[in-house]
Amino acid sequence: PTIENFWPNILSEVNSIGQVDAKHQVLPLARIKKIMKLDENAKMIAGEAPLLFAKACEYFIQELTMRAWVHTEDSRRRTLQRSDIAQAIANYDQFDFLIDIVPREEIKPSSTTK
Amino acid sequence: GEDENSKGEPDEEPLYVNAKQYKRILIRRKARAKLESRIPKERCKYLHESRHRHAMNRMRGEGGRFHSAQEKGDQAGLDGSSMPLAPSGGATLSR
Amino acid sequence: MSNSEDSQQYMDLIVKEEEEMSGDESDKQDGHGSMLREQDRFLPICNIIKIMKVPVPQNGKIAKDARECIQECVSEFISFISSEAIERSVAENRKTVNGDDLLVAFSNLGFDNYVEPLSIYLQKYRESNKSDRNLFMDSNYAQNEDGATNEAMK
DNA sequence: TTCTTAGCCAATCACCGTGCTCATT
DNA sequence: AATGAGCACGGTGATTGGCTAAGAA
Repeated sequence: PTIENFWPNILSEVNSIGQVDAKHQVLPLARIKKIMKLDENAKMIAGEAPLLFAKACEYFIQELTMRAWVHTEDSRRRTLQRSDIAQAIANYDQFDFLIDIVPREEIKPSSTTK
Repeated sequence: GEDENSKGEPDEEPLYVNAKQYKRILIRRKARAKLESRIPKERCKYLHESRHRHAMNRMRGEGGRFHSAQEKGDQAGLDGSSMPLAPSGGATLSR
Repeated sequence: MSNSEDSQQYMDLIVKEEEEMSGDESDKQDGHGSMLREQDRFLPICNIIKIMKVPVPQNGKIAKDARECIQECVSEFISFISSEAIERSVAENRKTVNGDDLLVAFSNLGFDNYVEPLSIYLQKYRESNKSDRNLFMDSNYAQNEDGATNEAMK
């Protein structure tokens, strides 16, 4: 389970799915829709949109957590903490949109920002 | 390399972000600012008062864990019917 | 004669207004607009933890700060992509944001890794729904494999 | 070393999903 | 015809704290 194998594994995973079970999702679709509706420009939302987000959020949580755990191990800890997530966000430009949610100042350990 | 500004104040260095996300980040900043007044400043201890009370009133084992329903009233002392739980002696915790 | 018994009615109504407040003290309403609760802004923390445990080794721990951090990041993730997708749907004069708007948004915002798996997932979801509908509607006509409808019907 | 803290249990009840009506395209 | 918002309802899993080992410091 490494980062370079993450998306290839996701791909083979979706390919092995037979029928999509919209019923029992890991994340509640109604809550995802509610978060989407917080946008003032949101008017109508197709039923497939929360379902797509449910899957996308799973991928997102797994990748962010995986990239954060790398820094947990680098610090020789067994507990993933917030500073690890801040590091992971700072080191991957796809996570730049979180710059206001987890600011750069939260990176504790000694490491020069690059 | 590092570029030190001529002023002795490191106020804000240029922060470079993903070019594909830059515009949307600014739009989201404005959207979040509009909702800021409706968002509580800090997280509360628990979400629901009823669930908090439920957890407080629940039967707990020796290690603080929740335990299966034994009896709700904590007043024991009815007739001595044996309960098949809690065999005396032995270790208290196990993984 | 004026009476003074009405006030009791109001008392009952006020007492009946039993509202559960999660916080302990003083936040009820601020300014204009109702206060947003955590249940409205975030996904359930329990579900977040379940997904976080997948890439973390079995004996690994997750701090409370980290859980809530991911919880906030996921909400921003949804809002961030949604914002782009909604703008695309408005630009094409549609009132409804659909799955294709999301896929375009993922692509435009640099989440290229998501596009292919989500496209496959969306496709499988759509054909699952169609097959369900066909079975329930009427099992008189045979169904085509590729999902194309029979055009020879008159 | 000292001391903070995350995992561990499972019962209630808030909320999610469903099925309906009505509106829009 | 197809599809989503908005409601009410019923079923159910997310929520929840005390103790203590695990581990951050």
